[in-house]
Amino acid sequence: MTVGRPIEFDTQQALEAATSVFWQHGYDATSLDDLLAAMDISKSSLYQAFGGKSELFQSCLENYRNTFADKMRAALDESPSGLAFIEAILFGVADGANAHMGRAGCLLINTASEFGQRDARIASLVTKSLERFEDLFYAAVCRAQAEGDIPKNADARSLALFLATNLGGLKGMARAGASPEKIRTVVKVIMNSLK
Amino acid sequence: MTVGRPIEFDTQQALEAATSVFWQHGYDATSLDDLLAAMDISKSSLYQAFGGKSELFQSCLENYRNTFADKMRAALDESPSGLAFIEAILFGVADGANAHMGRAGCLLINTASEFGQRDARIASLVTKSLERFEDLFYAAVCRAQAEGDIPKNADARSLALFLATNLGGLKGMARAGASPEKIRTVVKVIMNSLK
DNA sequence: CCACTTTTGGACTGCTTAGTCCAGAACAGC
DNA sequence: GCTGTTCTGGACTAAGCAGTCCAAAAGTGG
Repeated sequence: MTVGRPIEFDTQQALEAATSVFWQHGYDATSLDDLLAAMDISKSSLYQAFGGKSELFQSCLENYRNTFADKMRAALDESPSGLAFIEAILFGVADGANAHMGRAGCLLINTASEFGQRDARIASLVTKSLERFEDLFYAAVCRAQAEGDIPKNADARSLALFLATNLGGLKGMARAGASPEKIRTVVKVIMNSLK
Repeated sequence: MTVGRPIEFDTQQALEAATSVFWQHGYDATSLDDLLAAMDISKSSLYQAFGGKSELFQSCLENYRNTFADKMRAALDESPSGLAFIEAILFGVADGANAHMGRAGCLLINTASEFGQRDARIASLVTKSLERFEDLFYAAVCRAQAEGDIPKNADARSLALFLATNLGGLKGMARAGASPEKIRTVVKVIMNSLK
């Protein structure tokens, strides 16, 4: 049983608010004040609960990865076919390209771009997280092959890597300001190349 | 005839040094001191010759775009075939993925990722520059179609956009730490999808 | 060798930043 | 309602930042 004054904020909620800010502005361009305003907590609480700016950022990355990976895994399970799942993910980038968050690109890829190899821990976290997405694509490709939508002689690993690359490329384009229509055009080419 | 003390540094050379620093660290993470050290000039000279940090950055972007676009245009002209050119560009990412600069990704895409829509002028500069690369791919695709390496019923514009997206995706992967081998795997899939 | 123009180095300013610290507020258990 | 523990707000610190400014240096033209 805990004794003392109880916490006045929801940790998970604060984490998501922080994630959103980092997502939109990147790490360096986000000041502590920005974070505090979005999270609606005081400086002391932030340091008490999350450690500091960089620790908070790492937590955000992990939270983002877990949330996203879970969502996608669930989407794959519920999808009528492997190919439909892939298509939905890719078209999803186009649909989001005008909305608020769609423009933000992929937090993991943005981070890779911003940090490069500046911080080893961040770099390996990003690499491993991206691999998780690749694995998801791999599962989807295998399923599509079993369902007869993708030729069985194609190498599933290569295709998964290819799809992951394209997801990154599409998100980058969206962030650079490409229209949903432009993105949809590319998605069609990608889907066509899978047959 | 100019009168007064002559400039002691080469403007173009200084610009390239600055570009290199921005390229590796991004805009925010690059301090004026970093720039001064790399350019080997004094603060006054920088402000006198380039205006300031953000103006210098814009000049670097333009310089990068022009240099790169020229190089690629020349490479296309000298290439034995349109398809060979495309392949060379894409494999070039893999070859550079271990070298110093290869890891830096594409300055334009990095910038798009870092700035988003924070600065309208930068954003439009990036968008227009990326279009130039797309046009180059378009020319290459058309040539490849004329040479019989790419089916003529394919839409050249769509393919060019697709290739530009993939170039961005590959550079992003390289920056995220992917091995040259991994990148080469993806390039093979891309090239295969053009047939 | 003098007058004039332009560059250069470095001190300086004002601002923003991440992070620390402490006095007081808020609650649980007894 | 008292005690002990934990949270909270805001003042504070020290460092780093972009950008300014001026005196001295380094040339050119006559």
